[in-house]
Amino acid sequence: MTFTEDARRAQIVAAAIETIADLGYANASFAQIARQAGLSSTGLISYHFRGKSDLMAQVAQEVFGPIAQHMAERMTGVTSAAQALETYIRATVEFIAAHRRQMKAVLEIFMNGGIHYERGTELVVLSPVEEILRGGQAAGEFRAFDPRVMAAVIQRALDGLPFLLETYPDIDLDAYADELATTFALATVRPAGE
Amino acid sequence: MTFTEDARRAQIVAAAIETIADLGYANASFAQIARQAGLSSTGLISYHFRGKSDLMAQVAQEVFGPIAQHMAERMTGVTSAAQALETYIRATVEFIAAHRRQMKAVLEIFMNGGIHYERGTELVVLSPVEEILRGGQAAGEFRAFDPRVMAAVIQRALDGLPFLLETYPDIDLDAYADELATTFALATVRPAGE
Amino acid sequence: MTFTEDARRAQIVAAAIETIADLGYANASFAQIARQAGLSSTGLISYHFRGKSDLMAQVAQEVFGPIAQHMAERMTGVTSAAQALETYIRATVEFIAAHRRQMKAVLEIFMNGGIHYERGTELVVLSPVEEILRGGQAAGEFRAFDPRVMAAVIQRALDGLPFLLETYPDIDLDAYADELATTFALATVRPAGE
Amino acid sequence: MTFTEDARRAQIVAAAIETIADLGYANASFAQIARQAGLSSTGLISYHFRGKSDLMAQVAQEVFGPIAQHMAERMTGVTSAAQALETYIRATVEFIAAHRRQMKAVLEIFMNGGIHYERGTELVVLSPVEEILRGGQAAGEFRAFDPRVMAAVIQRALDGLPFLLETYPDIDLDAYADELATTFALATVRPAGE
DNA sequence: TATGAATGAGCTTTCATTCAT
DNA sequence: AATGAATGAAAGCTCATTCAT
Repeated sequence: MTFTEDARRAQIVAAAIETIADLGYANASFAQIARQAGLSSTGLISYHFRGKSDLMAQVAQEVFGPIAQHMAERMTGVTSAAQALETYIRATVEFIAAHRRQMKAVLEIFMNGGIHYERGTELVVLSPVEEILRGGQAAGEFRAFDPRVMAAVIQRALDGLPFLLETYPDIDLDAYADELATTFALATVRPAGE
Repeated sequence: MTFTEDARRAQIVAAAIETIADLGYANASFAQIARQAGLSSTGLISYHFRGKSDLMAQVAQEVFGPIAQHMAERMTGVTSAAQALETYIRATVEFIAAHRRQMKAVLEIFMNGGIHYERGTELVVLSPVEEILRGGQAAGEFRAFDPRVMAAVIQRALDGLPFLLETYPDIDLDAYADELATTFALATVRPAGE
Repeated sequence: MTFTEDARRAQIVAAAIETIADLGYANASFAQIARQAGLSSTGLISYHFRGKSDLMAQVAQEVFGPIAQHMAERMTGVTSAAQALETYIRATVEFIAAHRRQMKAVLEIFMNGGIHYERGTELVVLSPVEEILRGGQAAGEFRAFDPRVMAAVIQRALDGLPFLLETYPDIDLDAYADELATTFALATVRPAGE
Repeated sequence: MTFTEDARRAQIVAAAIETIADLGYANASFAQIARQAGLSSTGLISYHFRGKSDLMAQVAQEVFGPIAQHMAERMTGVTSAAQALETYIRATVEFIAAHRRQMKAVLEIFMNGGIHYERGTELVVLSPVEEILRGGQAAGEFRAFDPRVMAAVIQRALDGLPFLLETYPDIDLDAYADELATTFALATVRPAGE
């Protein structure tokens, strides 16, 4: 039956997230994850996942599914590139705020190379931020800058939030979103008289 | 004589940097480092360093010494906060460009908590970027923003360069520095009529 | 099922006893114990025991359980302190005779500090011999002597048997028990006219 | 020159004694001994001694020379076996009291098999206590007992003193010697009417 | 589907010893 | 006579993975 199996897999993925968020990727051994999940054997993890990096990939998917849906919802109806950028920033901050542990876990995984792409699998994904930026430049909304560089800066600013939250757990997240929105609006907008 | 020992230590530190840059912190075991250095035994590393985190601390020092000197030289003579920020950005990019592997290694170490501060040693260092930003606000050069947030954004943009270089090794680094300088000038400057 | 595990644990404990008895505590590494037990890996020992001192504690328990039961049985029904002392001596010799290797192993462990008591666990146990001696003095059966010193002498005489057996494996143990019983009867008894 | 060499050897032997007494035999590595002696290299120890068990043998000799001399002095002029036994006991306690650390070190070495007798070297030494006991029996002073067993009991009682001193450092050693002398006088003497 | 048991490679560290200088 | 450097083996322990049941 695939129902029980799915439940088990979900349980293990959830336990992996908690374990990584608590102990860091380096200490998130199968033994620790099994303990967190209340499993009797680490063998069960190997049974349900092809290997450690498979499990880590599932953890990533578990987070990327909801984030994609959330972003899709929030991005509907935006009309300008500037609005798109601001919405993207605010929506991302919202999501991170609501899913601190998941985000931290995923970032730990990526930072440590916990996901090994098999040959041929490595899709070159164009960053959505980069797309927005290119669109805004094409439409004349944004000034001339290297969209890849600007996208990297913006994305890293967003990805840094989980770490900032760890150091300062009481950050005012609305204010944080405001700061970022303002900062990158100023940095991207085309000056009036050009 | 301490000459041979210093040479060995330097050789091991260099091998550690190469190994971490190549394989990541998680896979940089003494065995891998010894192989990289052409040593016959991991025992030799333990012989020259008090332990793994001692070695990692030496790696960090190896990088932080030169970087501090480089920044100090480049920052002399700056007169305005705007100039200070631009200089800081350009000097950092320069240094990273000239020390790609060292920077990557050090970032790997820090990301993975590879350095354990002894009790009492943990100074709360105010980011130099944050200091520049506060100074610029006090002087009326910069607009009102949260200097901690802005500093985090700028620092992360700079720290991201080694990873960007891994993905795109042929980035035009002068252009990259220009982009960052312009971006954060626009983001921080106080609008004319305010 | 815990049956197989118990069997393995028992097997490892038995192998540890043999190894310690053969090679001494210092040379009783996990590798040697695994070899003695015919195990493929030292990891199996770590799998079944929390650590080396846990294994050693299990070895001690393996011996102290039976010895306590044996002594309890043999000591029932004694009426005088003199009889208690004699019975204690004879029963101890009997037990050591029947469990030479176990006793040697346990003594090796204790001599080498192979058991680390956790905090708070360290009960100060009054030697049973000392209790008998104090009782005999209180009852007027025994002469005046320092019961702690006398207890130490008697206990060491008994503890020395495993080592004596190693040098002279063919000792007549009944005669040995007789000698000790007589010796310490003479040494403790209150002279008639006092 | 053999003078400097002897001085070095003596210095190392002394450091070994201190180290073993402080840390126990198991932790008395060449590194620790070199540190204690203020030597720059463990190689110096290997240079002056054939190996670890050679060093340990020298440590034993360092103690056994003085003890033999001390015993010889104190045993001169004894006329009866009873007096000899008492003198032996008192003299041994005296020596141990005056050389606690040396005695502890030597006992640690023996307990841990730190001395490996080379083939053919293993002299079967008749215990001096056993000799006294046999003499006393032949002279009709002592009752009938197994002299080997009694000798072992007496010797172990004496050898136990360093350990007792560790547990109770403030033992009254004169009283201790009195207790032992009395105990073994009572245990060995031939009853009047036999 | 799940379990408990087992495997063998890997980890960092310490050790006694050797050797060129 | 002494030094500092190096060696390779061994230590206890954890790891992801496999497998019979």
